[in-house]
Amino acid sequence: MARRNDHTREELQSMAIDATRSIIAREGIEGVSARKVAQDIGYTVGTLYQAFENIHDLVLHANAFTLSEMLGELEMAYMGSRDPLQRMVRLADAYLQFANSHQAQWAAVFRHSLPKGYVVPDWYQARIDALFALVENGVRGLAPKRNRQAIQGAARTLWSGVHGICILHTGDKLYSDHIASPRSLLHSLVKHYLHSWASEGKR
Amino acid sequence: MARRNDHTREELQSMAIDATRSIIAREGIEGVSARKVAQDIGYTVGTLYQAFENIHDLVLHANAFTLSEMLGELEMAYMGSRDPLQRMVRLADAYLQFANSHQAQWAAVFRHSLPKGYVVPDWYQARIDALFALVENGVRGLAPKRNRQAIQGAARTLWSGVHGICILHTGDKLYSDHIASPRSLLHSLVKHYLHSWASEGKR
DNA sequence: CTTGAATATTAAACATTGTTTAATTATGCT
DNA sequence: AGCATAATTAAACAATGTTTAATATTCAAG
Repeated sequence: MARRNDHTREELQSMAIDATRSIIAREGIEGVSARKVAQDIGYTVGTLYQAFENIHDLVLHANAFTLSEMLGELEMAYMGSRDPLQRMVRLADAYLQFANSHQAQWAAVFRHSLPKGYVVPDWYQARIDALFALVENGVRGLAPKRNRQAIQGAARTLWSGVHGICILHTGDKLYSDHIASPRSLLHSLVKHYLHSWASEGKR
Repeated sequence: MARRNDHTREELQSMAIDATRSIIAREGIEGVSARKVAQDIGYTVGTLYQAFENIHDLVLHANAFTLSEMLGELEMAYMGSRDPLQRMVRLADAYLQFANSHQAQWAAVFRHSLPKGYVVPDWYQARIDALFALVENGVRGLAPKRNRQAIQGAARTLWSGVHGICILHTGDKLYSDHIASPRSLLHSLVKHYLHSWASEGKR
């Protein structure tokens, strides 16, 4: 085998993912192109296509990295409090915080659309599952007695809402900064939803 | 002026928008291309670029059409009930219903991203405003006494949540059909959030 | 009714995309 | 040392958005 710069296939992948992440941070996901990434790591497109199936594969790897980063911060936030409700508020805050401080990366994760027929790989889906599991655990802490189905439902409902607020905010489609900060919207959602949902279980 | 087929500039625009909508419905927004649209209406790209600034302008027009359609159905749903809470539930249902029955069009509206620096035109923003106004009115019906700021906040919070559920659902990222239907998630969100929010105002 | 100016329309070009191909170059093994 | 293997590249392909110069058509003036 002929390696020009003593770069393992794994090293190459890692370099490419790093370069992709840089481009995303700098120019957004629209700025990513195979040639640009290749040039940034000192190779040619052909080499890139030896390390990745296609451009979606590459972007998916970059996005998985972002998801892992985010998951880390969410876990920190989760651990930071023992009070169940406070924990959820912190979790939501951390989500918004991450979306805010990594706007381009975060947008890349949720705006990148796969061509139809392209199945999300397991190693990627696993990250999303871990995220939802965290939320589920948090919700369970609020109502330990309720069955799994109810908890999963509430977790998905709540987190879809949190996600929606962050999406509309980072996309500037919420444009309500003069009315209320996105953070206060988040708090409103989490507190009111969980308050009513948890009390329903106790009647 | 030389017209080949007696088509006004306005007619041309209308034809192009129709063609774009068809392509979106058939192949999704990724399937839209200037040449394809031009061919569908029997003209060349050059002519298309005489009628529209660029491809984003064209897509924006197609999406505005979708928004108007949706607004129409939401207004129908809104009128369909006098009970304030029931009205909000119907509104949310109609939103999900529309997203479901016009998946490609709906996705096109919310997945289409403008190049940075591109300002959303007024006639487009007006549609989104009208949508939010409808929700705001609905929320106001639930707590007429509360000030404008509180109502706007609740409306944005709630609708961001509704939107989040619809996004994750149509993007198949919710994958909880076996746990709970997206409709039940919606109901859970609307009822619990509004229940707690409205009661807060009465204490 | 003809001629000229204005403009709608097209064909062709450009740069940039993702992806594939054949050719080249470097490596490790026999 | 030389051969097989595999990494790397250069070049090509088709398709994208957009612009250009050329062509064709219409309208208005003479």
